[in-house]
Amino acid sequence: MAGPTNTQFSVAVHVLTYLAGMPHDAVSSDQLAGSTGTNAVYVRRVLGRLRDAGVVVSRPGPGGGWQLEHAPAEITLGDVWRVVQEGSTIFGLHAVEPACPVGASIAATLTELDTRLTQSVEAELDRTTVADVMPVGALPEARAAAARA
Amino acid sequence: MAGPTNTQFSVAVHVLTYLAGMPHDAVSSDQLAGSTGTNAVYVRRVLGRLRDAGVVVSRPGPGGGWQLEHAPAEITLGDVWRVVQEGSTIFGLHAVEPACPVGASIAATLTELDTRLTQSVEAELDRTTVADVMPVGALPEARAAAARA
DNA sequence: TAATTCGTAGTCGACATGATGACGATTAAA
DNA sequence: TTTAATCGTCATCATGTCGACTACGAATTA
Repeated sequence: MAGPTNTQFSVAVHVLTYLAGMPHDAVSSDQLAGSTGTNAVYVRRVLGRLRDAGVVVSRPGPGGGWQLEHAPAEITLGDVWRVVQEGSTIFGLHAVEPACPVGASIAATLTELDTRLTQSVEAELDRTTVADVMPVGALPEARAAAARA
Repeated sequence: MAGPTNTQFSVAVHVLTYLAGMPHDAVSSDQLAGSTGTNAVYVRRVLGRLRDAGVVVSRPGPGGGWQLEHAPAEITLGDVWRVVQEGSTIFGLHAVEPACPVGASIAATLTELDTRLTQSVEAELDRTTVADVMPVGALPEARAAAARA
């Protein structure tokens, strides 16, 4: 039983970490796609939502690209999760007939349970920031900048 | 962004709750499929794993079917989750090149994070049992039997 | 004006999920 | 012993999602 095939969260964290390592330059979608082993359109789709959420900014034209809007230590993985996985649930719910008492009871319980699980997951993710994911030792200047902010 | 389409956990909980309501009779896959709005083969696949885990028993032949192996109050949803979602992860991981320091750091962090999230989710699920999902007021005899065991 | 980059729509293949049909093995009951 | 019900499992199919890819327009800078 394979896990989820949705890699948007994983790619988002990768890209944000990359941007955290280049605090002074805008990075193009093509460059980020190369770094993550995906493609530019996909990167733009993921980053587009993060831009709408105020996590990154984008600039078109030559020398344009993407940059973090905030310091890496101020972006939690919970923030990223909420943006990227918006509206998704931890487990799926099969269709139930409203007439079935068992089905109705289960639907209510599982829905409430999923809410609790989501909160639990987000709380755990909020304990880690983008700065925590940056490679130790590499890019000392970037780490210093992250710490300063 | 749709959630997971995997309904096995949801169907498993539904079926177990149904069985908890019929403590004296074996229930056929066909009947359970009708109750869950799925089909018999699918029910057998899900219940087959739960039987291997010692949660339910099956008997072939006329009058055969499925029954709970333990009292509903002794089966936590965490037990069901561990059986049904075995090997799955909370979030997907995109492929990373081992040569990339950012990628390696991220892979390690996310893998460890996923372990923590899984534990967190299972702990939350362990707080609810099949008996807790049974409809209140309905099937008083079954609830009494669940309480006795 | 030319070049670069984002924004977005559309299409495509790969893959997972469930539904369905088929058929043999097992078991209870007539 | 025969019959019917049921599980066990395989194969196949339809559907939906995900992500790659192409294409083209808009925005911006040099």
